[in-house]
Amino acid sequence: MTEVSEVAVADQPISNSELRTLADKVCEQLVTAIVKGDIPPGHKISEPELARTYGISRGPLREAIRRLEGLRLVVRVPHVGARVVSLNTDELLEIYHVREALEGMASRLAAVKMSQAEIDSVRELLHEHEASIEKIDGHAYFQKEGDLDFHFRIVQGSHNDKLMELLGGELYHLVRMYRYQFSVSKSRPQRALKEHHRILDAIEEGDGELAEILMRRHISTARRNIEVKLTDQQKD
Amino acid sequence: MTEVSEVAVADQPISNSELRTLADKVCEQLVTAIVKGDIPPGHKISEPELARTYGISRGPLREAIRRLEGLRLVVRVPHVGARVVSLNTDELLEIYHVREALEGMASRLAAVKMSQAEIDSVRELLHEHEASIEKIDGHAYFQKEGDLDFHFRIVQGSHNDKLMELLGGELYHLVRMYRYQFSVSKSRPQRALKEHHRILDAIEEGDGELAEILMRRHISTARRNIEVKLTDQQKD
DNA sequence: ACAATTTAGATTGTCGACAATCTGGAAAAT
DNA sequence: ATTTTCCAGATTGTCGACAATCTAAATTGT
Repeated sequence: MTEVSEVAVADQPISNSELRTLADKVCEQLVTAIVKGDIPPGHKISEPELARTYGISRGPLREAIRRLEGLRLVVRVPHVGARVVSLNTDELLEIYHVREALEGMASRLAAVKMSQAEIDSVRELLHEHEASIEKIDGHAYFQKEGDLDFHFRIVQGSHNDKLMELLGGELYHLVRMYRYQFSVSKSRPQRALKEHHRILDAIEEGDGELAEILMRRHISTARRNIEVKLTDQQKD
Repeated sequence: MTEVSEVAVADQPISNSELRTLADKVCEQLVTAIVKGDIPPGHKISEPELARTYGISRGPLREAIRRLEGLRLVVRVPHVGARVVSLNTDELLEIYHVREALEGMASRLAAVKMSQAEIDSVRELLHEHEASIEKIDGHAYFQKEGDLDFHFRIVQGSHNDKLMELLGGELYHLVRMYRYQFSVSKSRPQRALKEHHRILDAIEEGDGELAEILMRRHISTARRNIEVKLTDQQKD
């Protein structure tokens, strides 16, 4: 008789978050460890060592490493092993070219596909960003991840799964990694925020062509900022 | 005595093509099997069965399957297994949007980065295409793969590794797969060839903006062709 | 006859051990 | 002293077996 109540609760799978495979959990931990720099770039990924660290066998660990390779966070050489990618600046600039193309297209599609509710939600996100920028005035530490939040919302708004896979899967991780490693926060947060609003305006008006142009210009500007910072560093 | 000749040859790693890991070789075989339809879409990928088929253990096979997942050729569900992706048309159209953005950018970059030697080589490729089109007059069966050859040459010309990874790694395989499954050859090969020449012209003149516009229009046209063919099929 | 439950079979996930290969340092030769 | 060769140690690739989980047929109850 008591079983009735059990059944009532049990129809959602018991503790879904823990019901993943070992490789899944370890992979997730490794991603954050690599992105945040706990495992530094160029560092050797030793299978026996990590297996001991996480208390699992080499089987699932190898699968996790293979998944990291898919995310372009490690590079593997047969019979030699895997190393954390060392992000050279050329590759970062390449990624910004790809982002310009992909997110430009995402903005164009979002102008057609995004619902008013989605648009309102993103607008709210921007207001939160505005508040936090005023509070800490320019430093905008939080924006490190917040900026990518906006960009990914637009990508989601395109309702194009392939765009989401590509940008969310193997591009944003590398950008996040770079930002943590070099501890760069957005250079001109007020300006960037205004550009975010303009892009969203164009999307709300259904002007896909303008939305694409603005997004491309926005990312292109960010890329050139990085380029000049790098050339300045070379002078030192 | 006969052994001497063996040593003489052996200083370059013995049959380099066979000196890869088992997972590599099996993965490659599976890719072509899936792309060409020998393993049909939606088909279950059974680990024990394939392990027997290829005469290897489940270890390397699992790695190969994981790599196929990275190429988006199979979808894996934990504790259930992997299935070959069933390409629905919506996803194909999504891919064409991504190609339009990515290859447009590639063309823009190629206009700056491509050497004259590279350009000449691609021009030669186009002349080969022209000859084969005249020979079989319209059917252009061979173009199935030849068209993608041209496109990938341009992507290589961008000298942007990320673009090459993305397009060569997980986008073109799916396009090839679709073309084999539905046995579609290019709808208007003469027209397409002329557009290819125009794109290469713009690149040769260093006009990146025009090259991007032409490439985007070229791919966008192909996408709309697919769309109308699909709506025609729905009428049946 | 139909629905829910149970159970048997197969499949995937995980583990530990062995073989093939690479890396770095020691020893030997020039 | 420098370069080459070789070897020891460690690491990756591969294998077979066991445990956890899913699938589907058989069974039971209404």
